Amino acid sequence: MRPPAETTEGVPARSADATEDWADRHVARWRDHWIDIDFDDEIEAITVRIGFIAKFFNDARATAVSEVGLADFEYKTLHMLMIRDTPGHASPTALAKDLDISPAGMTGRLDSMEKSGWVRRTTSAEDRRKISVEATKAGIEIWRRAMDLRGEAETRLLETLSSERRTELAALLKQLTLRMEAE
Amino acid sequence: MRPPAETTEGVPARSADATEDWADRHVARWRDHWIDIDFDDEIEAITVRIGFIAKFFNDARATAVSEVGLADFEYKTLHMLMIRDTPGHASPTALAKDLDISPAGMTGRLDSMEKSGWVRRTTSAEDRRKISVEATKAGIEIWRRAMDLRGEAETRLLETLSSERRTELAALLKQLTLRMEAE
DNA sequence: GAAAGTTACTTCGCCAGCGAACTATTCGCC
DNA sequence: GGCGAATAGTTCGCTGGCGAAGTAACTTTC
Repeated sequence: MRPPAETTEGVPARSADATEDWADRHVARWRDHWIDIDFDDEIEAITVRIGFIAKFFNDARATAVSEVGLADFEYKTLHMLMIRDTPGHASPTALAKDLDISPAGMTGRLDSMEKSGWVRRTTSAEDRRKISVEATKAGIEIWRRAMDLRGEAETRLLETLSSERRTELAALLKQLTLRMEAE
Repeated sequence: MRPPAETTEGVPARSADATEDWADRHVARWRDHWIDIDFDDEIEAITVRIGFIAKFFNDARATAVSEVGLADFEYKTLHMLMIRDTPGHASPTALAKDLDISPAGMTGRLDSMEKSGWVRRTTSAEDRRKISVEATKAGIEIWRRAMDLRGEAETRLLETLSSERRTELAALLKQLTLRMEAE
């Protein structure tokens, strides 16, 4: 859409592939306007690209999820319920924390999902304030079907990279996640 | 400059750093349960990590945005308005498409943002159905302040990588975004 | 040149999620 | 053993966004 930006000095190393992606064009467009802002071309490009790829995965998940007939919030709840270290059951509060939603929101989700039969609430006997949320058989099954579809899209994209480059990518990303976890 | 990811048989490639991140633990926990689902350890780990990093960036943006006193949807709207190829103005329909929201939602955002003074609606003279959305001076200014803060967090995380590894990462991600754009 | 179609935005009714206030239960402590 | 504090979940009023229907302006077609 745009002519390649004049790459004079101060421009970081270019990828072997000369074709520009959206991030390249974005950076080229704004390079001159961000003198006052602490701004690094490559960092901005990486950020934009990660955002795009994450959006791709999100969209793929949303499609997969609606294909099996689940609302997005239902999938997310089931997913979090399943992948936690006590798979299949949790307290509403803990689940809300994991899902980054408010307790009020959690109550709403559970009401709706209990009605649909994906999840079950059971009150604890020894502490009657406590409630345990459990995935039902139907809930687990539909979650797995969505997972399966979701995985296909991810695989299709990531298979663009050779196995070696995929390993490289995994390691680079891990360096970042480890750093995040350290904080 | 490649991470020495020695692949011993059966076991997927390990990063040079033996420390496990959340993605590693997640994959380890589920490896045996996904025999029936087409499932690759490394692909799942990459997906999870990208999701985490994107969430980190999102949270950082949300913090930056609220720090300057903007609602998230206001920032997103201003941002999209500014970074498009006609910076600072667009039609509501085009903007809605870029932002992935409905026309109805766009009307709502514009109503609210116009009231706050970040944005202005002007009706076209030659086609009176058309409206042009423009960022006001105040809107542009506050957006730039948020951008500045946002950039700091991104830089802080990505500076964990050496400049060389950052370039590697940018190139790997670009291979994926190019693939996405091709579709 | 008027009916039919298209385009551009708004209005309406609905839903998910939020923060704050509320209820119910258990814990801590003198 | 009784009372204040803490914990667990729910209710309430409100907001952003959605889909569908509505309005208004322009375009096409005969």
